[in-house]
Amino acid sequence: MPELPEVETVVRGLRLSLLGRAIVDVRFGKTDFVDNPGEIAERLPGTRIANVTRLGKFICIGLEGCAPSAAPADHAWPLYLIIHLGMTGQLTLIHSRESVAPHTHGFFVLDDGRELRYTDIRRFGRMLLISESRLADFTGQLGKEPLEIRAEEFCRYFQSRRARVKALLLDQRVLRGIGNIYADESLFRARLHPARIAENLTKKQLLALHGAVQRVLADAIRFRGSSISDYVDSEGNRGAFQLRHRVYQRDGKPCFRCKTKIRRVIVAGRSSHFCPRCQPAPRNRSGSKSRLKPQMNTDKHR
DNA sequence: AGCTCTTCCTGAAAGC
DNA sequence: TGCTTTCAGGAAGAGC
Repeated sequence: MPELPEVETVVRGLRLSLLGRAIVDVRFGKTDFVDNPGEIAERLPGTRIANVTRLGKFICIGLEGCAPSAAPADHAWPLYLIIHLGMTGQLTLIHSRESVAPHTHGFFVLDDGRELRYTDIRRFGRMLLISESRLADFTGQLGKEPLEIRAEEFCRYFQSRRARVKALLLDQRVLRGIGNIYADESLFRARLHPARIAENLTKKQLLALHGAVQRVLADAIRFRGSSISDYVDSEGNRGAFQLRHRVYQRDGKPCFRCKTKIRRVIVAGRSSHFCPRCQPAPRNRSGSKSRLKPQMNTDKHR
């Protein structure tokens, strides 16, 4: 599932080959994942791709009008095509003559014989076109970039929240771009149990978490992301970071650090993988281990 | 404020 | 073997 490192890899690939290209046609299959398909199909042909950036897990394609003479100063350029890959979304750049993969629902035909195709088996993704004036609003809904937030601010915020640390890491209004894989991998590296309450963590632990988040994300970008199900980059290549996961989907396997079996429990409604020894469970006020729903999936059974 | 449950969707894998 | 059920998960919304 595409999280920050996967989206960053896709964005870098698109930036290399998409800048300056003009869009000549747009076609859609199913559109239930698109906010404004009519507007997109109408306004994109004749625009040029000016930039490709990432906002958390969103891909942001900046578009400008092509016509050099017609410069209506008051008009709404640039426009931004915003794309979220959801669980199974893929954005690939391919020649128009290539066969169409199943579940491909968006076609952006370019002026060089290629097209940008959006494929999404489960259609949990999202696509929308917004104007320059609404971009700040859109960005404002999102939290800080995890790779940019300073340790001080990170600690200050987490110390003010009573939620479980895993829930906060996943909350896109807090930090934008972290998903289940990198939340679990960061918590393992910081040696923190996912159900710990943020405000109960020490400064030292929060600093460790901040560092772990940034290291894990940077490493994952270096390895071009994790391909655990459908993720591929803009050229259709898989990432390699899944080979370096320490806990994610390793339940029942030995911890790399202490050999204890990795466990999986539900925290914040998400399956959470951790080492019970390296990441000790929080205790509630009666002193007993807080109970977390065990997930049946460990070992061989189910 | 923060938690859980539900919804969206499909394919893989478990279960019978 | 083959059909049916369950499950995964990002995000949003409901309800507690």
